[in-house]
Amino acid sequence: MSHTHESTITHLTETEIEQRLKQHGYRLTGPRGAVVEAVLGHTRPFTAEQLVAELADGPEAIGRATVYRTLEVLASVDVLTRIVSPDGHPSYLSGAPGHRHHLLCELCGTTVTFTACPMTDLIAELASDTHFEIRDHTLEVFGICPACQQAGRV
Amino acid sequence: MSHTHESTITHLTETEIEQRLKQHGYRLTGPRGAVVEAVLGHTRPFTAEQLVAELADGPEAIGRATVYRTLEVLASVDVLTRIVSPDGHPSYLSGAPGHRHHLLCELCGTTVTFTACPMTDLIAELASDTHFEIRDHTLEVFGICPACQQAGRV
DNA sequence: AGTTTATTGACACCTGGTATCACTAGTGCT
DNA sequence: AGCACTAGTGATACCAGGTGTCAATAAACT
Ligand SMILES: [Mn+2]
Ligand SMILES: [Mn+2]
Ligand SMILES: [Zn+2]
Ligand SMILES: [Zn+2]
Repeated sequence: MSHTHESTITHLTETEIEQRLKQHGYRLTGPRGAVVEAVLGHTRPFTAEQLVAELADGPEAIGRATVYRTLEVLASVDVLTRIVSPDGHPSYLSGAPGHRHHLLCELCGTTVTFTACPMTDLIAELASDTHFEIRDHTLEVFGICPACQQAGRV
Repeated sequence: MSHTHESTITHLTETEIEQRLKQHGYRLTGPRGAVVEAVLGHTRPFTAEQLVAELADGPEAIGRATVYRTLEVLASVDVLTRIVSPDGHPSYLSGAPGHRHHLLCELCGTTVTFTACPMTDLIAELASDTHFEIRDHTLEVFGICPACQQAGRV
């Protein structure tokens, strides 16, 4: 496998995440813990509404607003990445802090994360050509994973 | 300016667009024409709701559903590009058919379109490494244009 | 002109998300 | 342990953006 990508994700434990929240001045509450636990239960991208549904069933009955707020907090503390797909629907991916890009299977959600940003050269070139001050970029790749190809799900 | 990008956009006239619609089996209706005219009035990205508002005022009073439907049709016929920004809000850009990427000013919406896709190499590499069948990708770049920098709007 | 069929738009509906605000519960201090 | 302070919670109402329905309309074809 080349240097431009990797699928290993930093697997944070619940307590590590809660440490990190505390370090950023956030309190350690019951509902927050429940959301973190639910988030860790996902290895594939999930939507906010999915999490809302899961947690509405659970024993603690976490409210809608809390789920959305907590996702925002977790993203701001870099234990969660928010990916907006081309159709405009955002989903979340746990355990991926920092600047990353992804290759996602359109059928099963399997995700390959790549850490090396292939955009650095292009960005430098664009900046010097257009005199824009470049601040941000989006780059996500979509396709069908080997397993889904095999299964004839293609 | 290098070969990787360009700001020239194919400027289609109203009649050319309507020809194109007809070629794809769409009828040439009054409301459709009004939407096309309104779209051509924009050189910068605009939202669907903006267009709905503009056309609600106009003499023809085009309905909400029609505007959305027509945007979809125009995008499918490649006279319009739909861009989803990182916050998930879609906007439309006229006169940009085909596979393109954009550099957008976050303040004034000035857009530089680049036609050469910088992703082709990366995609080939990703495909051979991961055995994904790669189908699609998003790539948009955001920043501040020279004019906005000058104006101290930064 | 008449027939066919795509298109229209009013309307109701929906999903995903936010603002409000009285209440609850962590946290730090003593 | 008790208290004060403030962050966090969640019910509720609300909102934006967008979609489905369906009877009425108007292109297109003959
Ligand atoms: Mn990057
Ligand atoms: Mn491309
Ligand atoms: Zn798959
Ligand atoms: Zn600008």
